[in-house]
Amino acid sequence: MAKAKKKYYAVAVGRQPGIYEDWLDAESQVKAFPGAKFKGFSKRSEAGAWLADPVYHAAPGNRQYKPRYPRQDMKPKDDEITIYTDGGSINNPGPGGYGVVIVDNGAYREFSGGYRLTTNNRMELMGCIVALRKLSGADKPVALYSDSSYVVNGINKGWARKWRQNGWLKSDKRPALNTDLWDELLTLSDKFNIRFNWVKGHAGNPLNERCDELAVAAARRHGQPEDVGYSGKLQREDI
Amino acid sequence: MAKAKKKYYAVAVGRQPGIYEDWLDAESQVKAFPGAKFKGFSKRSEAGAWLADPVYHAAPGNRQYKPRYPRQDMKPKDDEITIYTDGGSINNPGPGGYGVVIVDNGAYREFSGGYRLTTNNRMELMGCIVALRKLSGADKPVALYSDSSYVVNGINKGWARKWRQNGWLKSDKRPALNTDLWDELLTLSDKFNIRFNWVKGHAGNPLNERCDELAVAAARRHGQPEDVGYSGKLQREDI
RNA sequence: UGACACCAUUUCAG
DNA sequence: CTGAAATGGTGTCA
Repeated sequence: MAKAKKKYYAVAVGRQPGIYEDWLDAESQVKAFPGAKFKGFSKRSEAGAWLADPVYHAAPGNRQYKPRYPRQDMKPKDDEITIYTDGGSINNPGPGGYGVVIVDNGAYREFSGGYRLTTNNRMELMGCIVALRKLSGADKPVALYSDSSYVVNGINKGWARKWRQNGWLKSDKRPALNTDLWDELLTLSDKFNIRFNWVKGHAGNPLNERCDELAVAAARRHGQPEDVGYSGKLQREDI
Repeated sequence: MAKAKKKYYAVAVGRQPGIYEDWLDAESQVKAFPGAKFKGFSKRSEAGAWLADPVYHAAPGNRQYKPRYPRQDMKPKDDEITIYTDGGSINNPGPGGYGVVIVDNGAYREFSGGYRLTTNNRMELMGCIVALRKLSGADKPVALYSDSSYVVNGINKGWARKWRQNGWLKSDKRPALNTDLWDELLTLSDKFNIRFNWVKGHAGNPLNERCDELAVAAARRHGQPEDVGYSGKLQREDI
């Protein structure tokens, strides 16, 4: 629940294309309208951007990767390496996966992986780690985009570094979680000129959505390995 | 010889079991319905008595409602009472209905009902309650099948019992909903050796689909009563 | 108390 | 595929 309310509805194909602020209004434009194309947004600007250049979901199978960017600030810049990351877990904890897209000089690389029992937050962290592992000696600044405030704040607000300094204890003196992953992420981050950025999930950013696809596909895949870090946590609790 | 005019038609097995005062109505419930069972009466009380007596609906060896089961595990077992339940609401909240099939020793009984304003989840709960109300002192284990994870988890994961213990507060301290129905369902469940099972909806299980038919028909029926439990909830919110 | 994320099921309208 | 509502859960942090 607690989903951001959609207050703006862009009607691209319908009786009267445009932006509507009430679903009932929008619905009357598309209901029983063959081939209607419409989508809800939480911000008018997003609705307008989509309307100006609708992003259609990439057809599965043929993977000629040509994302369209609804907004200029979503487009990777050439003077930096752009990384998008996403993670998820079905039933949390449950089968989980991560997806990564790295854009360097217009070249797109994709990575993904999954585990048969893990958590959403571990997968969000894993995505970042895998991305940075793939970066061997970047000569350019790195911009990493994640929709996890857990990850982005953990780095940008210095939470993780503080926990490590205090023997992985949080300010409430209780142990921080996922320390195996935070430790590696901190170590990797130190090797790059990297900036972590938070992006809203499922808000029409094509690279974020591509990562989501990769993560979901990986999570659904059978025969995935065990997330030993997560299992380790359980064992400690069992003792 | 003036024949007593038949003014009441009891439909025991048909699309919408119940009592009808017009043959055209009754006919539409049984026409082209395999194994339909119906009978005309001159008094409503006679029709009701016939309808209430399950003996008439389960004569062994006759052309009774005998679904084909695509998979062996869908077939009711003889050593337990099998209950299928479904509920739904048109426009949620909106007009809603439930459908119930009880199988005991190869005898099929069906029940349904509806309300003019309710929710899908209330109807899923109502189906279970009505089913258990019809069970007077079961000597065998009872297996109840519902496609509502709200209902099945509410029982099997102990949610509902926890809510009741905490004065109908959920773990997030907010009030649980549909407490009138949960309370009765818990009380009824305690009287039986009952196991709740989740089945996927619209997945080819004939009894689940039969319940769906019953529920939809009941929801569509005009002149249904008010769901006072649901209205009560609205009033509380309005205060 | 707040935030972000992950998800499950059902129902309904196209 | 697009949209809506009704219900519930966990992972994590400040």
